[in-house]
Amino acid sequence: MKHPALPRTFYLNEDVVQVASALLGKVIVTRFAGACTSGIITETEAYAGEGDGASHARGGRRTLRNEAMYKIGGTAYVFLCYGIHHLFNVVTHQEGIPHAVLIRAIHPLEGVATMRARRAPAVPTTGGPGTLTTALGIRVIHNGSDLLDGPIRMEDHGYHIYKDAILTGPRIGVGYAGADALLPYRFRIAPSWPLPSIGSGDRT
DNA sequence: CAGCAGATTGACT
DNA sequence: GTCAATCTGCTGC
Repeated sequence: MKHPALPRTFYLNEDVVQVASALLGKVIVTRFAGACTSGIITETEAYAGEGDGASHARGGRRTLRNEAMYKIGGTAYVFLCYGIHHLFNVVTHQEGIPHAVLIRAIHPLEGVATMRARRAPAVPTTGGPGTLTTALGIRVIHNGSDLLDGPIRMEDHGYHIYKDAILTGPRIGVGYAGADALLPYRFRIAPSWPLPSIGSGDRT
């Protein structure tokens, strides 16, 4: 491949909040049955393990559903939300520590036509975490897969987002988490940041 | 075992 | 703004 996959060390960082902001500008690529789709990560949220009231692993909860969160950094955690939407997370930290970063939005790069065919919105700039997985073809069967050498890859295409262009704020939809719902664990690229125009495909 | 809430979305009043 | 869709896991009877 033309672009390098993010190395294991990137995911082993013990500060999941730092990883969440570092993922902005990185590229997620999926290849299923010949179809390839990719996009620049533009919004993320950090879920800081057992002590985080908003995490599925709060209080050390460990079930069949969130088992992947306890795997080694660099593993995919895909779960069904509200019984309908597949949400994609990047597991971080070492095995046994359930830290993860939710990918909330991407900016389409490659395979826009495929994304539309998968029933993505007219403009696949993905409105939220549930629609981006549909556009990329990510489903729960990808839960637990390896992000370094699996159907879902995370790459560095050299996009560097200036710190001033990274907006921080509280996470979405986690009001049940009490005080933890106010933590500044959500990161997104400022709307004014110049991203490649959709459809300008950058690779073969 | 029944009921309900949840890291959401899109259609409808 | 309100509400249905629909699966997992927790709580309470």
